[in-house]
Amino acid sequence: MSRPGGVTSPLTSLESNGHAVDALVRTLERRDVVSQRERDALAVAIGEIRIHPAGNTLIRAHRPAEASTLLIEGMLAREFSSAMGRRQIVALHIPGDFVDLHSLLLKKLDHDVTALTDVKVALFPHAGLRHITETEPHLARMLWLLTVIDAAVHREWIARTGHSAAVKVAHLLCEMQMRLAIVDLATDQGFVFNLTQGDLADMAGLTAVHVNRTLRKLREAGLAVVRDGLATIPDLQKLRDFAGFDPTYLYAEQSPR
Amino acid sequence: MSRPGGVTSPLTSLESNGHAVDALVRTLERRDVVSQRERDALAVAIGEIRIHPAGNTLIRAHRPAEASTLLIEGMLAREFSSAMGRRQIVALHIPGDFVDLHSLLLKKLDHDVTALTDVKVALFPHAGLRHITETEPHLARMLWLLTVIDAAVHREWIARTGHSAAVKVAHLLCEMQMRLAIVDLATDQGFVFNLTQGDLADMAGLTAVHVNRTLRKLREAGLAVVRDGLATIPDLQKLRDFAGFDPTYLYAEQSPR
DNA sequence: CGCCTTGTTGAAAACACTCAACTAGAGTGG
DNA sequence: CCACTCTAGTTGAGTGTTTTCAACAAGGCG
Repeated sequence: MSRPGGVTSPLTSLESNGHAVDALVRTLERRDVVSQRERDALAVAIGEIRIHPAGNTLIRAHRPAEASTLLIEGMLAREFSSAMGRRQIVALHIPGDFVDLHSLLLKKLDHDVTALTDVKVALFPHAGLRHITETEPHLARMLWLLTVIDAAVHREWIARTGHSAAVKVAHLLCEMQMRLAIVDLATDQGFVFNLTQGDLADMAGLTAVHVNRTLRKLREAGLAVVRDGLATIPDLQKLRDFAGFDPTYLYAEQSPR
Repeated sequence: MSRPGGVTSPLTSLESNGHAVDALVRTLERRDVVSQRERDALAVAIGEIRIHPAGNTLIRAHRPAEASTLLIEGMLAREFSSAMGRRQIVALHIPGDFVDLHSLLLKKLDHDVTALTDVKVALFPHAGLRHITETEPHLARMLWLLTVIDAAVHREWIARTGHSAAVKVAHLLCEMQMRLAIVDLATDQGFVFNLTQGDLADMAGLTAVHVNRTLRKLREAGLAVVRDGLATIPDLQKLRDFAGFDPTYLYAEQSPR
């Protein structure tokens, strides 16, 4: 199944930790003002940095969790591996996402977290995060906000359920483009896309075969081209119109920079 | 569309407010210890009590929100009314649920909140809730926890997507039974169920016609009987097995009482 | 080179939807 | 009291979408 566990970085200096929270800070700044003091508080709270290969399961459901995971590089998924049969991906995460911040409150997760590509993550021990919630009320509110935006994305995934396969896939591409753009990993023309059609299928609730056919349709309609680890979008507005995509739910209101 | 707005209760004594938070306290107590002081803090934070008839839209998307809504009686739904066509319900709420606690952080919602039955709600002005987050750290953490459990329920709804209509509906019934049982509104044998098959369809992402056929199948299989405002469950474990229902995600670990 | 994963395509089957008709009950107004 | 209307539920038949099963091509990697 999953390959042996990740590699722990030998360096954990404050400087390298500061770099590690860059994407997170970028994510936060699109929603609120982040002070230098808060930035430092986050950097200090990092326990260790880890690297995992694609396919690795970082966190297993029902096990006690003692740290929360910030994704620095790569993509990972939260998924239910239903006893018999197909996996269902319930969330996709990109750099800057606090993948399992909710484990701070829930103690253990109800789902697995697996790497869809090679990933680099920072672990935040719960003790340090709890200290932040007690001493940095504004930062604590921002962390709460992150879990609430997470839920907003969940709701959008539920709403996607009701639409046709083409709209589902198109909407997913729109969401990825928008979220990646927030952390400077996408332009209006596209983004690096290293997931398999099988991954896409497990996110959209379709079969890999049907995702393949659907991508062809989107390509032929000039809406999006997903090929060779790259998603190319000829006309973003056209794709958004087709998908009925409204980025409001990501609550990224502040202009970047 | 929706009938004119709700009725404001003339009485807003601390005593009646204390009664209003009963279901919420019951919900919290299944997850943590609630002190009398915290109970009072909640009761004091109530702005007003309102009653709305079924079909009423309590909160509209994209409007500034200045209070959060606690559901006391009845059921309401959070839904996306997609521009053209069918509505998609993304969350169902029962007494004791803090319906839009997340609006405290998001300022405005991305979805509507509508009454599926006649409902009674308590409004918590954001100013009071913010005061709680600053002065009652433990209670603040419990409120955060509520939004995080909300997200866990969202994830389960996403996971349901991948299954057949019969499993979807059965799973939804299991979830309702479990959540209602937490606030003493259900037994292992069933619960009061005043929603229409159309409501059920919009929750499960099916058509009303297909829900009808699916309910017949569940009835004929001896799994559940939904009729005349009542959901009857001959064998809860059998239904849960069929639906693949695992109540872990509701994080209701403390025994009641 | 063989093996594995990923992507691709075809044909048939399963599933859910649409359209349509009809029943039953609640509420309304004459 | 009865017609009328509305909503909710029920069922049938035909249609459309998605899945399943199957086969094969292309590329990476041992």
